[in-house]
Amino acid sequence: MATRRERLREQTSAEIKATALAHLREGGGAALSLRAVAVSIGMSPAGLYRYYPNREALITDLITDGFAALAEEVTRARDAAKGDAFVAAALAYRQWALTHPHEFALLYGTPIPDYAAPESGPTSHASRAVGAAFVPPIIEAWHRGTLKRREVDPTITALNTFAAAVDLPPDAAAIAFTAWTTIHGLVVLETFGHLAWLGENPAPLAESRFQALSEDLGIAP
Amino acid sequence: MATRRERLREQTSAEIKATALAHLREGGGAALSLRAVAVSIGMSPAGLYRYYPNREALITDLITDGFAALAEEVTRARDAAKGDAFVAAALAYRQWALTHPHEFALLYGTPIPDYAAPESGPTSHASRAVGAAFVPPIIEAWHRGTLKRREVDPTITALNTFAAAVDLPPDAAAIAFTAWTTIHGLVVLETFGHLAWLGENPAPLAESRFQALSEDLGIAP
DNA sequence: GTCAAAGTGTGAACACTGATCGCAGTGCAG
DNA sequence: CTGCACTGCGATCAGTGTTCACACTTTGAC
Repeated sequence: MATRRERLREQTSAEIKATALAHLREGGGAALSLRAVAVSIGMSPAGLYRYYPNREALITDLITDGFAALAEEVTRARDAAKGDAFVAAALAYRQWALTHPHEFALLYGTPIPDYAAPESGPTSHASRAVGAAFVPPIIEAWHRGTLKRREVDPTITALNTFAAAVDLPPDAAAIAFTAWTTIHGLVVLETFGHLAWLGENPAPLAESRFQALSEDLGIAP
Repeated sequence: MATRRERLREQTSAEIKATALAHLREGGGAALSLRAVAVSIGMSPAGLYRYYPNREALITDLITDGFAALAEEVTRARDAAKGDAFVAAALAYRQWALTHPHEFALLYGTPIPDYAAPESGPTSHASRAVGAAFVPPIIEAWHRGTLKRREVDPTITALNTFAAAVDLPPDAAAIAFTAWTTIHGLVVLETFGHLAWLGENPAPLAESRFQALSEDLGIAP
């Protein structure tokens, strides 16, 4: 069973992460200061290093949690959808990004140079869960036979790897890949402000594009 | 005519920017230090402030140049294409991102919080030039009548704004918008390392997706 | 119960960063 | 030639991540 010390450590660890998340939401990743977090929880800056070896480790932890939260949100919306589950998932993805811009930036913004999350580590796993959340409606469409498949080159190893991961034949996986990159492209441009010049109300444009995407690819039921 | 002082100032200014760009290419935006730039050109750190009011101004300058360079590269490839100019442009976009990852991250990565480039300023202008570089092949396809247009809601103001900017009717503009976001989505995911798990050779996948996109949207000649 | 070991927190310090300010020189225009 | 704007510099400030020696507390074995 957990000793008293282990419980306290767990608790302090959680408090650090929660406080860091609060600071992140307020000022963004670049403004996330270990010292500020330390004083927020009434600790000396050096004390944090008993829990995280460095700033990067703390941020990596936040990233992992962020991927998990995003994946959960998308999955929830997809499963609760009354109409097109794929469109519902895409809208949830967009919504989460817009309501959590700083977290989204941590997940999909400028990467840390020379840093690669360890393959099959929790961060990589959580990251793939996001993409995977979009796949089930595509599998359904595949079974339904509505998917607008087109012949693909069987020698494209990257596509075959992707196909194996999402459990689809390559030609259907290609559609899933396009769907995912298209959604992400629109959302990342909007979230990072590159569509601001289109005016105050970009939501209908995003919605209509998701809808058209679903229909064009033959995902829509 | 330019006085001696003006010439010197221009020259120093250019040297600062060039050195900053070199540092950016090496270590990324986060590692771009004013002091390091200063010592590289044999100047005191404080001296830089005679040329740029702060670090952000210098970075903004680099961003503007980056957008211009990217737009030029895409335009060049598009105009030199023998086959599908749209695919050629998309490939050039991807190639520039992969060969200039830190500059690309500055352009399309995590934005500076609360910072918005002044509308109709040089940065915004250069940014739109990138998207605009993809439009001509779509206009051609529109004239050719191959574009796979689908009815769009005429009340979507954001789409109408976009349509006016690219000089296309809304239903054709919608295709241009989707094309642009799809390309960007794939490239940003790949450049920022989110497709690393697909293996060493993602190029054929990207190429095949661009090709399929061009054909599916009816852009390909 | 004793006691050494392991774990936890602290204050001081280091090497950085961006930024400011007053003080020197220097080129330029009147 | 003189006054002024411009240019550059050293010193300095506040803030950052990180390290380290030191105290204190909890733990587990004897």
